[in-house]
Amino acid sequence: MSNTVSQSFARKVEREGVTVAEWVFLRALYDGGHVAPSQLAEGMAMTKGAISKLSDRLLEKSLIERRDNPDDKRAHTLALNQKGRALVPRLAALADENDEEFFSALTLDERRRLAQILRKIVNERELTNVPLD
Amino acid sequence: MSNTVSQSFARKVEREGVTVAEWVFLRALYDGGHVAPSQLAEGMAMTKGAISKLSDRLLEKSLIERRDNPDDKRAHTLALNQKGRALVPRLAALADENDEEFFSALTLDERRRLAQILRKIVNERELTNVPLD
DNA sequence: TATTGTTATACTCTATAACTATA
DNA sequence: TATAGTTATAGAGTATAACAATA
Repeated sequence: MSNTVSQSFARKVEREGVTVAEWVFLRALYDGGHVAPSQLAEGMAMTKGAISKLSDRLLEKSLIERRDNPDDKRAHTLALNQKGRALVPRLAALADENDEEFFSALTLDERRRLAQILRKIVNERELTNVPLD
Repeated sequence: MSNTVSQSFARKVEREGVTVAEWVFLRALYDGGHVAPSQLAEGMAMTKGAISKLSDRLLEKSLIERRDNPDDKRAHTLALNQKGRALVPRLAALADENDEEFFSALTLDERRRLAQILRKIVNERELTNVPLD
């Protein structure tokens, strides 16, 4: 089922010219302001190489901008540009629309219960899976 | 969350030398006996090309066998061989193990409720999404 | 030396479309 | 012509590992 939901979402964001992975990336920047690639890699649980490739594509699509770090010439930060900042809410709306498409079958009570159950699993995970650092 | 669950499963089946896509393929054959690639494509909602590539890999791994159709020289069927038939239950056990790892946080009642809620969404979908044929 | 990022390489997943052999 | 499968091509997603520049 989750595959169906996410494929449906993929088709929707594709119409806005981005992939799901790119959406996740943009979403992370929307919260973060100027963020170093290494931070993104950690936050998104991906390798530096993967982040590098993704950011290349988003730079090409003119959705993000990079800024050099004057204190450390190896480093730089990434942030949404105007176009990217404008896009994120549109993509978020598509996410809501997609959720609605599937979860509208449920009553409010069922939705609440579902969220509660899933949250319980996530919480349990966080306790069990002690970070490896 | 579903990504986490499925990545965890991916790591498990990888230890048995197969990918998740291959597991799905093998699972489909476990039910089906000798099946034509075109049937698999339809059943798994994939293109013929994708099925062809996957079956190539599974043939190389000696998990399935193909049999020519004497009545139609274009056609053939695919089936699990002995090794493949032996593997499927092991993979199914890994799937159970994986589920347990995540859903053991829930009480029996919560699991039942979760299943019920998800089933409701799926049922609704089946009504909404009339097949395109 | 250690760290930040990039690049090279590789593999899976999957699609589309052209193609071959047969029907 | 139509159908069953294969193959060619392509792009996303992601990893590992080697590398360059800088600290």
